[in-house]
Order: sequence, then structure tokens, then C-alpha cells
Amino acid sequence: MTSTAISSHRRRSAHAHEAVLAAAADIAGRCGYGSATIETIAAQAGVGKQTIYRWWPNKAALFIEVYGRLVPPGLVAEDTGSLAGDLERLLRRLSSLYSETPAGGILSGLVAEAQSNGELLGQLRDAYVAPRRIIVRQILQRAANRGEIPPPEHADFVGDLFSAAVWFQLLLGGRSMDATFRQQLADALFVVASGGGRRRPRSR
Amino acid sequence: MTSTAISSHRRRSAHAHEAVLAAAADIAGRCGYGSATIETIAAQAGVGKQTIYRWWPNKAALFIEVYGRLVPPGLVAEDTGSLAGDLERLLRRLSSLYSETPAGGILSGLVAEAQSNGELLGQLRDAYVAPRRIIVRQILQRAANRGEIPPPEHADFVGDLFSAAVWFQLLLGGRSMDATFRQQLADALFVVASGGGRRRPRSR
Amino acid sequence: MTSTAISSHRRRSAHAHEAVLAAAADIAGRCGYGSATIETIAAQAGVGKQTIYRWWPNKAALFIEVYGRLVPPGLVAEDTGSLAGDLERLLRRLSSLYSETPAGGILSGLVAEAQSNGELLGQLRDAYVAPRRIIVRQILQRAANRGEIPPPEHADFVGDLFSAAVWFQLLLGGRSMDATFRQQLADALFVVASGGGRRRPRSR
Amino acid sequence: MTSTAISSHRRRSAHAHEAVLAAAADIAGRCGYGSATIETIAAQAGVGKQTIYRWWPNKAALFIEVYGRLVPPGLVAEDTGSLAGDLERLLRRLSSLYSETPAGGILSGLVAEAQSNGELLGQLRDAYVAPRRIIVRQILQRAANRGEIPPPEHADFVGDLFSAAVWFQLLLGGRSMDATFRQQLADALFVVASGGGRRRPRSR
DNA sequence: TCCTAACCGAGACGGTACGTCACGTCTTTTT
DNA sequence: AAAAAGACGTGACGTACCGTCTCGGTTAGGA
Repeated sequence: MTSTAISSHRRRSAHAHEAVLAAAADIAGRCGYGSATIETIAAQAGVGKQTIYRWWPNKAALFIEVYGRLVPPGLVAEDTGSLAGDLERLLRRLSSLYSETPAGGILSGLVAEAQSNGELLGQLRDAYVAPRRIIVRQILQRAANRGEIPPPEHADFVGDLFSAAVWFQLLLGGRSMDATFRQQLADALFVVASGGGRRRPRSR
Repeated sequence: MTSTAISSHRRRSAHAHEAVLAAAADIAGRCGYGSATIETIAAQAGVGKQTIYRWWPNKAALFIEVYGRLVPPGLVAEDTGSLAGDLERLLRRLSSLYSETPAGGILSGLVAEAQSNGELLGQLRDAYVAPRRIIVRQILQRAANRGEIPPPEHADFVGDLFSAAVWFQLLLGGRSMDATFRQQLADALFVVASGGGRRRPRSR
Repeated sequence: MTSTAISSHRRRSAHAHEAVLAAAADIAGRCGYGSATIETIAAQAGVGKQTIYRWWPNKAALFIEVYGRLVPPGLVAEDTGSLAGDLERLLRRLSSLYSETPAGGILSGLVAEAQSNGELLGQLRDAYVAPRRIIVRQILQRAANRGEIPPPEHADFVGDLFSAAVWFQLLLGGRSMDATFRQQLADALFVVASGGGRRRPRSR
Repeated sequence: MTSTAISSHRRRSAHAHEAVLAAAADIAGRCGYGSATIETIAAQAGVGKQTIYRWWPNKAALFIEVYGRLVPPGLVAEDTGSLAGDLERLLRRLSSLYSETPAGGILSGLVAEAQSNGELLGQLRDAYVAPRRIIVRQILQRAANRGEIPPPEHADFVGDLFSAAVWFQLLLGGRSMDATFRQQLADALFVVASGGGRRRPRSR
């Protein structure tokens, strides 16, 4: 399905391409995103620096591709039959990805880099925040259809809260996301999604 | 009562000290944390680089002090009479600090830098995450005393959720934290804190 | 015949190389060896500091090459038909090199630097003292063949005396080496070389 | 004879003064003139830097005083009864001073520093080159009075040749000045001083 | 005996240059 | 045409000393 066909200038060396991605993932995993400089990646991949710059405009773009290999972008929420179940399933999936692959470190590195790179920040929002909103919206919609919760009014906010909690754990919590955390977060999101209907008295 | 007695052979120049902090804050505010190099700070402050390295081991330590000047560390939750009110008050305080001073950019820069600096990460947890937990716990306790919510069981989790949402906004949301966001977040934390009692059916 | 074959992955930029040497010579000539810092040389040459450090381990090595350009290392003693003539010819050659090019200042700078750099001192001995001995020995041998002087017994000493006098002038005499000085030195070396035969009575 | 009298502001601490000179000599002896920075000297002497700068305008001035302590400035040529004897006596004196005290290293360091310090160069000429000329002139005059040599015409040149040979040894010869060297130099100066009368045929 | 200055140690200060690192671009040679 | 190799200009790093400048503390001399 991918364009492996007769593209004219695709003289791109598949070998070099893969070697770069592998080296990037490996170094990020072993030494951290920050230590994965273009120079070290090129050296470990046995590749010229120019080859990297030819195919990726910068380190972030390279690692976005690495991340895409590790975390399937078409991550879809399986239906476990309950809202909390769906949320926990999703969290467990992320948890294992972040603890068993370099994906966690890469993501936190990308977020870090985006703090001094507005363009990258936009890409991260488009690539990671927006899709998560969609997934969470799907999960909530499914729950509403089941009658578990009222129709979701603030699905995007719930999605962001999900991302916020996960990324907070990633950036400041040592990447653990243990069972307790997942449980608490799923519970919290459940009540937030449920409570949208009978609002508390306005505060001001 | 403080130990001014002994001697402390460090007659740190108040002028240089202040000039460095001011230059750091200014540059971070105008050009971003990442562009605030030790060299540019020293140059703008009219100070030798060594003077900076003499008093701060690295850029992060310097900006922790800058941040401390901008955001009073003894930030205490005022009692507005209701849980949601307290939360919104706190959020509004942070919101204005982050939008009107360089504090927001500095904080996100520090978090970014901590991704490749384990020691700094620990400091941030101690300096910013832990205190926020305490504040949130106070707020929740007060609400429980009022009878608004049941006794808080997972105050730390709620505190972290608060931090997570705020920092997510800071790191990925363009630092806005507008009224809607603050409202939604306060509502959400309210129901999470309330909902601890009547748990949803277990998912697995 | 030169080893251009193998590979030598150093495609040193001829332009940068020349620019550095030219800038070094120029600055040393205008401001003195001591003022020719790597930074100023790099700046004037329009070159990165790293480019200098890539090809020369330190300032001294760079200036040894600069000196080699100014003072042809294969400096050979022409035969003027007499010992004193040969010596004067050599002195005149050095005199003009040292007064018309930065070579004099560079040499004195190198000697100065060698006082705190044992390795450099060895290089200077090998590169400048030893060759001068050889040249002087050739001159003396030629004179002996002509019958001007007896066979030279202490040619190395005479060579060193030559170097000593020249360098003394260079280091402490304001680099003048005027005609009188050259005359006196040639005379002195002549009598030293001649007088080796009929020794004065031993002193003790 | 030293001015210990009632000088008005000579509140100078004798202890500090001596400690500085001793530390300077010690460090120069152990680590070389170049490693003897004002900072290390002050530290080893247990003295503030300012105390050094108060009494000596710069490092060179300090070491000129140190040198003056090691090498008695009123060094006078003893009469051994023969020209060569006088010269060898003088050489032996210098040789032992330079090999047994830090004086040799200090002198070479001063000469090195003078290459980038015109004022210092003048001082060295006045303090070390000129006096040597006088001493050598005395020796030559004495020899002429004895009838050993004709009246000295170029005494200054002979004196400079003496200095040149000694300093050449000091700066480039590893400070040895062994017996052979001293013998050869004394011989050479003898014949130069003698040969002034019957000049070689003019070379041009 | 006290007062007051100069001198002391300590070391902070604004600088300059050091030698190193990684950046992103470029050039050369090989495949 | 793309690759590997790596040299290039750039800019920031953190360090070492420079020579100047405060600090309090000590100490000597004149009152």
C-alpha cells in the first residue's frame, strides 16, 4: 500500500533509512533523547550526516518518524464493553509502550524540544494531542450510546485531561504509570464524563 | 535568629546578583528560555560569565531562582468559601502569573531541560509538584470540613491532576488557560474529589 | 612518489589553510606573537576556531608552519670563496628575513613559549638548532678544504655560538643585526674556528 | 644599610613580603616560571592577591626581585690570574646558580615574558645585559694589563657573546652548562679577545 | 588607653582567551 | 543521483587567570 512503486527519484537507500531509524531509537533508549545527537546517530548508523539531513529536516522530524514506528498511529480504542474498561485498556497500552520501548523517552524529548520550537509544537499538537481527542471522543460516544454516561459535552476537555495526566506522568513522574495510577485516572475521567450533566452549583 | 553570625566569606555583590536575575527574566520573557544562554545573560547584565557560574551551578539553577522571584513560593490557597471557588482562584492566580510574567515560559523551559537532566527533574518535583499537592490537599480538606465533599482519599492524585492540566496547557496549549479552561478544570476536579465516594462498578 | 595514493580522508581546504597561515603571519607581524591569539587569527582568517584546532594542535605548531613558509628550511650556505664571506652571507640572509618579515618576531615568540613547554623546546632544537649546526659545519668544512682553517674540531660548538649570538640579538637586541654586528660576529667565529689548533695554555 | 629606618608609610608586613618571595621561588622551582601565577603564589604564601599587586606592579617585577635574592647583583669577577681562568670562574658561578636554585628557570621565564613586554625587555637589558658587559670588560681589561691580550677594542661585543652563549644554553640547552661547555666558551672568548689585533683579511 | 588609619586575608568582580562540542551546510569521492 | 566521510563557519559551553575592587579584621602610632 505504501508507495514502493516506480517513483522516479526514490533512490533513497532503504538500508540507510532503516539504519538511521534503528540507531536513533537505540541511542534514545539507551542514553536518552538529549544524548541522541545527529552526529552520534549518523556514526552509529554508519551513515553520513548529510544522509540524515537529506531525508529529515531536523532531529525532531526524525524522531517523529521513530515514534511513529514504535506507537502505531492508527491506535484505535477497542471496545471492552464499558467506559472505564476502554480507558484502562488504552492506558495499559500506552503504559507498556512507554515502559518497554524508547517511545516514552522520545515523546518527552519531543515535548521538551518543542518548548523552543514553535513549529514542532504545532506538529505535536496535530500529531498527538488531536488524535487522542478523537479516540477519547469515540470512547465517550460509545459509552453514551450504551447509556453509561450522558451525551458528552466536553469531550475535547476530557481528552486533554487524559493527555495531560499521561504526559505529566511521562515528563515528571518517571514514566511509571503503574496500575494504581491507571485505575485512578480511569475513575477520574469516568466521573468527569458522567458529572457533566448534573453540574455543581456555580461558584461565582 | 538566622545564622548571620558565623562569617560566610561570600560578600556576593547584590548589584551583580540582581542584574543577572533581571537579565535572565527579561531575555527569557522576550526571546524564550531556550535563547537565554549564559553568555547573553551575562552580556545583558554587564557581568562576567564567571560571576554567574560562581553563584549558580548551571542555567537551570539560575532560572529556578528567577522563577522563585516571579512566583511567590509560599503561595497559599485563600478560602473563598467553596471548593470550586478555591480552585478557580488558584487557577486564576497562576493564569495571570503565566501570562503577565515570564514565569510560564521559564517553567516550561525548566521542564524541558529536566528531560535530559535527572537531578533537575528531582528538584522540580520537590519544588513545584510536591508543594502543589500540599496546597490542593489544604483546599480539599477545607471543603471536606465544610461538608462539600467526603473526606479526601486521593488528595495527591487530585493535586497531580491539577498540576498535569495546568502544565499541559503551559507546555502544549500556548499558555492560555482562559476562563473556559479554568472553569472546566475546576468543575472536573470538583467532581473527581466528590466522586471518590460512590465508585463506579469495577471494570475488571 | 609522494603518498597521494592510499586515501587520507582529509580533504583539508586549501583556502582555509592558507587564510589561517596568512592571518597568523600578518597579526604576528603587526601586533606581535603574543597578541596573535587563536581567536584573533580565526576571526581575521574568516575561519572557525575548530578549523585551526583541527590541523594544528596548538598555536606553536601553527607558527612553526608559518615560520617554515617565511624562512626556507632548506637554507643552504652558498660558497662565497671564504669562511668569513660565507658567514656574513648567512647572517645577512637571516638579518633581512628577520627585519623584513614577521619571522624574527615569530621565532622569538616560539622560543619564549618553549620556556613553558618542554615538547616545543625539543621541536625547536630539532628544527632550528640542529639544522644550523649542519650548515655551519658545512661552511667550516669548506673552509678547511680551502686551507683557511685547520680541520674543525668543535663545529657544533661554533654552530651553537652562531645561533646563540643571532638569537640573543633577536630576543634582547631589538632584532637589529646591523652590519657592525654581523661583521663582528663573522670575525669572532672565524678566529674561534681558526684558533682551535693552537690552544691557549690551560687555566687550571 | 637597608632602609629599616623611620620611613613614614612602610607599614609593609615583612612577613607577607618574605612569604610571597619564598612562594614565588618555590613554585617557579618546582613547576616552572609559567606555572607560577599570581593566584598560586598568593595562595601558597597565604596572602591576598592585592598584597602582591600592592608591592609589585606585575609578575615580572616580583620575579626580578626573587632573582635578585638568588643571584647577588653585585657579582664581581674575581681575579684568578688569567683571562681564561676568570671567565671559567664566572661561568662556574653561573652554572651552579642556575642548576642549584630556581634562578635559571626564572631568568628564562623573564626573557620569555619580555618577548611580549617591551618595558620588561628594557629592564632586563639594564639589569642583566649591561652589568655583564661591565664585568666582562673588567676581566678583559685585567688581562690586557697582564699582557695576555691586546687592549680590548670590542669588549661590549665580547660581553654580549658571553651572555648570548650562556642564555642560549639556558633557553634551549636544558640549562646544563657542563664543564665541556664552559671550557669551550672560555677558550672561544679568549681567542676572540686575543684575535682582535691581527684581523683576518676583509671579506668584501 | 583609646582612635584612626594603613595594611592585611579573602575573594568577588568584569574581562579575555582558552579548547571542546554539536550544529547544519558544504565538498569530495565512491558506488 | 545518492551515499560515506568529514571539513567547514558558527556559537555556546565551562574554566583559568588577569588586574581591580570591596569587605571586615587586625595592628600600629599619635593623641
